[in-house]
Amino acid sequence: MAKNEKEGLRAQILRAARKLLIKEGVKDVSMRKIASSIGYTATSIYYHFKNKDELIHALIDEGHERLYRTNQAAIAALPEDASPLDRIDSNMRTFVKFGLENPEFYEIMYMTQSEEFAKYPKENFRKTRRNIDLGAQIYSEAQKAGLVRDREPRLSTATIGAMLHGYVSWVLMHRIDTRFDHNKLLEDILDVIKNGIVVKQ
Amino acid sequence: MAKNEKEGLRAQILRAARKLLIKEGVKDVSMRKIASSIGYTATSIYYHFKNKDELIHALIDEGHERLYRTNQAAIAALPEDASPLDRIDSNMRTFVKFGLENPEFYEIMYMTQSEEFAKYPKENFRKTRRNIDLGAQIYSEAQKAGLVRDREPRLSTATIGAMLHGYVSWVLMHRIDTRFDHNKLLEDILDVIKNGIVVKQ
Amino acid sequence: MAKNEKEGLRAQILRAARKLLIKEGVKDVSMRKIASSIGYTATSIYYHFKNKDELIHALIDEGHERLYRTNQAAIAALPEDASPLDRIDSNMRTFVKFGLENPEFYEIMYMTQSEEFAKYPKENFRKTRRNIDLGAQIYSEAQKAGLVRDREPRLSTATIGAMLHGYVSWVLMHRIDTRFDHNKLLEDILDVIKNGIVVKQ
Amino acid sequence: MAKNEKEGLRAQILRAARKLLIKEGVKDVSMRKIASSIGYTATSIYYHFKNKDELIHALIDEGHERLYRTNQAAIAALPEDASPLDRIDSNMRTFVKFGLENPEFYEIMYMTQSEEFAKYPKENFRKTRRNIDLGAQIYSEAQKAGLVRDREPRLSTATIGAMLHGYVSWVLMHRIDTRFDHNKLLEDILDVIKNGIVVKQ
DNA sequence: AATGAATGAGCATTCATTCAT
DNA sequence: GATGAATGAATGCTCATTCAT
Repeated sequence: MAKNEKEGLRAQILRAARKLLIKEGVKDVSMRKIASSIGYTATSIYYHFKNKDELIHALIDEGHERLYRTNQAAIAALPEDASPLDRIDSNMRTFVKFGLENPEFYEIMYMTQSEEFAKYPKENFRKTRRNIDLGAQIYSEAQKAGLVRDREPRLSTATIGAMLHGYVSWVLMHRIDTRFDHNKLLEDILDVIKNGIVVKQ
Repeated sequence: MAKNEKEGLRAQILRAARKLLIKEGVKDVSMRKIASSIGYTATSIYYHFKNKDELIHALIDEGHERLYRTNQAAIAALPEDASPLDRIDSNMRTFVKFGLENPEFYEIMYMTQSEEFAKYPKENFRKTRRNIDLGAQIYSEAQKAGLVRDREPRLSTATIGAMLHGYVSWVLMHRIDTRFDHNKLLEDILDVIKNGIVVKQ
Repeated sequence: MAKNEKEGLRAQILRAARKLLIKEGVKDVSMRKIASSIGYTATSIYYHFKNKDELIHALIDEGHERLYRTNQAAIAALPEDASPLDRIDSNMRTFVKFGLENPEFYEIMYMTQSEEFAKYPKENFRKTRRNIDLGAQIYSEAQKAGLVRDREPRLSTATIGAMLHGYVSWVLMHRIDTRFDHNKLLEDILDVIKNGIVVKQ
Repeated sequence: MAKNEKEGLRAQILRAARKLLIKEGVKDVSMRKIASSIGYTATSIYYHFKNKDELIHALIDEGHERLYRTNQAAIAALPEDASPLDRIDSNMRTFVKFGLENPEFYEIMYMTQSEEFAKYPKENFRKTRRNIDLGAQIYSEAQKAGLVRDREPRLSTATIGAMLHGYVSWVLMHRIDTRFDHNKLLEDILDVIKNGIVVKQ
């Protein structure tokens, strides 16, 4: 790939890293590969990022940022009269869609050992939490409307998140039994979740 | 560790690999480390396994075998009068427990990119399926008893499996927000699943 | 460290280099480290020094200058009636003290391979020689007073310098056997030297 | 250089490392340079030595071993009626000669920061001490014969060693003023030392 | 007077694997 | 059945230096 004159090198590096992240795991993305894929030396990366960790973290941050915006946009796009349950549905589907369409982000955001992240200040996790908070807020509203069972909103969001993550990660890892249609499975999962949280009459 | 005279080297290698798998990820387990931890040369592993992939696959197979036996034992241990729902509950908890207690197996069974797996004949996945089949059978019985909603048993098992996997993998990766108690979250998940699958009265 | 507005950058660089030289060896002091420790870019050093060699040489020069002044001051501080032997003693102790208290200067002045120095004109060694000359002058006076044996003053100074250097360099490199007290060893050395140069009665 | 078929690779590596040590400092000798100078890959070295430190240490050990043997041989070569003072003289000259003729050994034995060595068990320093002990023993005999002043033999050996080291290291670093003849300086040093330790009549 | 951007060479180390024995 | 010896490729990272601005 030739050098892109218009784009700053920092942005190019991030883009290249993302692209490589799809094909190879975090472990297999190397500074050299990233650099050479955009026609630069590995050393140049170190001018823009302190080290590999920082580069990956910049990507994680970007991922959470994008997911947040995507979530917001999806909810804003709902019709005025959408019920809180619709919003929950939208939020769930957005999360799944985001994961499947941005595997490179999803992997580093949710499928990577966080031990290495421990070194980073908690402040870095703010963006991560914003997404949980958004989910909790939506759940909270559905709760107030008497539509879903009375549970701690944040915990409930974590529960739903974990469940969806199981699906997304297995799809991304091609670990779903070939006999199952991915979409059918997803609908089944969403169905179970919704049935599991709504107030039974 | 000294050489174990009684145990075949093949078995020793698998044991050592497993032990290392707990501490380090799949990527970080090397032939050298495995071999030297049991007092042998890396080369000697190649006498027993074609390459690293084959070694890992032998472990995956063993993992599925163990999970299957554990599942069976758990169900057998249930009281005579246990309801089909109890069996479903037992099956779910056994899966989670197995994952948390055998992270080394769980990681390679369910948390590893399957690109390399592609090379292996589908026949290798037989053991994987046996566990799904067991779940499907149990679900099927609950269905016949009119206790759970009418859904394709195998798909339903996949759904439940994916949901539980989301929890297990996040716990293993320390990705659960520190504000949540792991057990509380698990109970919430099991609760949602059960509520989601049972027949509404 | 914030930029010091009052001090010229050249001086700041030298100060920073010195400071780093204490902790790390010559080899481990890098342009980047020097520059970043005073809040500048590595590149900016090149405006003030042709290259790393020149920077180190400027420091060496400064070191010799300082040692010379310290020597002069020490002798000037001696009482009027001090004997030539007292001056020799003062000169020796000053040299040792200077080395132990200014390891960063001492290392580059006396403990560094001079291959790189070869490129520099002999003229650069003038300051080095001034210190030898001072020693020779003092020895000469003691000789005229019939206190020390008749030897070429400059050679004698070199002899004494080499001997003291052995001690200083070993102390700085932590190469003195832990069973020996540094001061006891120094006094023993000074004692042998003095006994070795004085005229026997 | 072609591969030497007769010699074990381990020995070849040590020889090559030594050779490079002369031209470049410890810091500048790299595994790559060593390996490629004998026609092997850097990796091969790691088969024979755990890491660079261990390689350097093997060399240090060898150096001390050689110095010890050289010292013994030199003393054994003295005539039957040699006086203890002759033995001291032999010991001193042997040390200096060894240093000048084996700069690669001398550098790592006596001219290198010992911080990195700290990690190594004290047992590794046995060979270092053997040489000090030999010197102390010789001094002790001279003392019993009433030829040298009454001082702690080991401390005295350290004193003499430090003094000679000053000379050797400066010669090796080309730090001796070009106006001095190296041999003349050495004789002057030996003269001062001998005059400084003998019993004055 | 100083920076931003980039490079090429280098380093110690680790890895999976091979081959002859 | 297992080892000794060796390799080629790769990794994250640091360094002195250059050049245009």
